[in-house]
Amino acid sequence: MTKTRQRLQEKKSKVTVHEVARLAGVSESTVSRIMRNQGLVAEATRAKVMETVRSLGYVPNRIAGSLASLDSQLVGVVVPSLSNIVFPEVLQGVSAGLKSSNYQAVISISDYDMDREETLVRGLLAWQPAAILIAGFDHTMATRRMLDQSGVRVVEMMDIDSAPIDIAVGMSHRRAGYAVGQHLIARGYRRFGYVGHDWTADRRARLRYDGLCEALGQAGLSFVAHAIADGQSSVAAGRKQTAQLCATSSVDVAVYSNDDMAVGGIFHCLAAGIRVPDRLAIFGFNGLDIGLELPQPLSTMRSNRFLIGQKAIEAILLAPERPETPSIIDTGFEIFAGATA
Amino acid sequence: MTKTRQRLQEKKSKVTVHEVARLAGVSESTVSRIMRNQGLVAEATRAKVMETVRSLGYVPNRIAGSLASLDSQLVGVVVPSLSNIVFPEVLQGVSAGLKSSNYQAVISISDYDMDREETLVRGLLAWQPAAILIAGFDHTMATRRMLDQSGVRVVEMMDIDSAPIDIAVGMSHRRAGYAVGQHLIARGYRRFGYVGHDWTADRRARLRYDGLCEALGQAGLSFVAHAIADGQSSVAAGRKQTAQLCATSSVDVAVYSNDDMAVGGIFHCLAAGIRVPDRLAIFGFNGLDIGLELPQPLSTMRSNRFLIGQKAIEAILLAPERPETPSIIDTGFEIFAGATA
DNA sequence: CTGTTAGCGCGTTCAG
DNA sequence: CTGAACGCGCTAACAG
Repeated sequence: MTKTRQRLQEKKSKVTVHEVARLAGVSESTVSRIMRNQGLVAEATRAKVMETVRSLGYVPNRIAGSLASLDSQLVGVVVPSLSNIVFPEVLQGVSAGLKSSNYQAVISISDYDMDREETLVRGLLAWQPAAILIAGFDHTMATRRMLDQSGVRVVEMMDIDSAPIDIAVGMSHRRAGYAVGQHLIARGYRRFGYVGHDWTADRRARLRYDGLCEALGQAGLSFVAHAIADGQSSVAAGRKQTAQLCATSSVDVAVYSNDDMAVGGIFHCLAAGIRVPDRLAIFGFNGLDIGLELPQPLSTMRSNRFLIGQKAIEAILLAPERPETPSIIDTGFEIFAGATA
Repeated sequence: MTKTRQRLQEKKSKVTVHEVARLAGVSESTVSRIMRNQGLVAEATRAKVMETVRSLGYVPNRIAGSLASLDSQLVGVVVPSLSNIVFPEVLQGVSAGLKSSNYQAVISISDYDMDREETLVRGLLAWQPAAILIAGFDHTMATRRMLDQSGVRVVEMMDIDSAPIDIAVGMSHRRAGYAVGQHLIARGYRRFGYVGHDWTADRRARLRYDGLCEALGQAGLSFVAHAIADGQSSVAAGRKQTAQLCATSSVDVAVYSNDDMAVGGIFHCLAAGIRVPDRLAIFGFNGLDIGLELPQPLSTMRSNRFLIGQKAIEAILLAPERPETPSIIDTGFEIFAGATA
């Protein structure tokens, strides 16, 4: 044994089954069985072994265990960002779903970069996870191929508007947009403005917009003004684009790409003394908690991100083997009338 | 080879070094060296091997690799929650710090439950991580012992007001509270109210309060009113407790346990027509982005959560071995005057 | 109920 | 520059 190995081994606790078995006077298999609560073991033996386990502070090495059992008990998760509260909520659902299992989540953030996502997925698959949970359907060809060929369960989350590799869990953003359009038309609005952000990284915002346009089109209407921010959505961008919209056109309702943007719109109106919804109605998307606590509750479309994460985990725990045909789990949405539209 | 093994192996891609080596007509060692860009390999050999790697879609099994090299390239992270944007921000910093390395983050959420945290830490240590990043100093004795004895690097994040096991990265919440107290006194406020949430799970809010009290005490002042919510902080709780505070007492400045609560306070004032800061000044803690976008920018104390996560990773990448003596990295804070106090 | 045997897939070493 | 041998720590299968 070389110097290097010795250093590595001294560093970590270095208590192995071998050591425990030796001190407890049993075989390694017996220790292993006890640690995994599997198979029959005499109570006396168990007690004796557990005592040495405790006294040594033995923690089984899951890396070795996973290799031997060909089962990593790992779930890989890839989300594009954590800066908006939406994905943390999904992760909370994932965490909740995993709570009663022995699985652990390896989480990676792609920063809305598909090439980075590809690297991350490759890195995750190297850990032989039981499943990969990934946001959306926009992946590089290579990513898609890796996921497909890996044979592990793949859950594409958030969106159910495309054909999944294995399972999709989420809601139809297109239908949600359409429903919101109908809702607003029914409430009598006719002059529609759209306040949005860059779609290139946010396909779902685009789908909602498409749905909106379809509903408007069916009523013989269309957006009379657009104000689109350059980068990602934010309260700041929403505020700024709303100012823009108000300065350049006259609409009676502004539909936002999401609640972050809509909250910015509300703030602009508050600061500029624009009465909502009389002078300008405001409608968001996503149902963030903060919308509820505004002076007037924000009108929005609510989805359940926590549920998406939770259902994703439930689905893969229920059926660890990938089935022949893909499936879709619709977590739904609902329109929250609120007071701003 | 038995049925069970066969099934398990069919499931995963099941391309191993062995297979690659056989098809490329080289030895396993050579494939291994090429995959790790380590050691000298003839360019022709490399090209030949890489081609079969690609055609087979070979992904090295990191579980086996980690076992063989006794180096998992994993970093365990434990945060109490993701429902407030604060911890996702820390995770973003962690993710950014990890970006250029080969390490991966295994993230667990304790739900502010120290027993659950203990379970999670045990589970993480089983993966022989290079380091554990954990929020705060409040752990069970068993957790503390495991972390200490594991020999891996341990970073306690957010807070630097206690003695760390290994490294602490964060800011002094006590000093921040003190600084805010002095700042507000200097601005002429004398009748102080405190709007907070349950401290049992949020030690740092408590530390800030203690610091505030110290500053007030030195000026011969003290809080004349408190409004404390039962559960975790939220915009809703802040709004409700502000209403409470206004109904039962007369203060000229309300200091909040954090920005979530303070935003709730602003919303209450907006809805109730209370002029800020003339009738009531409002001061938060944490410097959330949303505070900046309110009709009036929220006066608050800014900390840098992204930096905390990033510095934590930098520290452990810089020195993979735990040093003899603990150290502290202060990421600082600053008072943002804003317009609400 | 317990022990023995034989790997899991790869990295490391050392010989060539 | 390349290959063979060995072992990482554990689990699976089977024999007792």
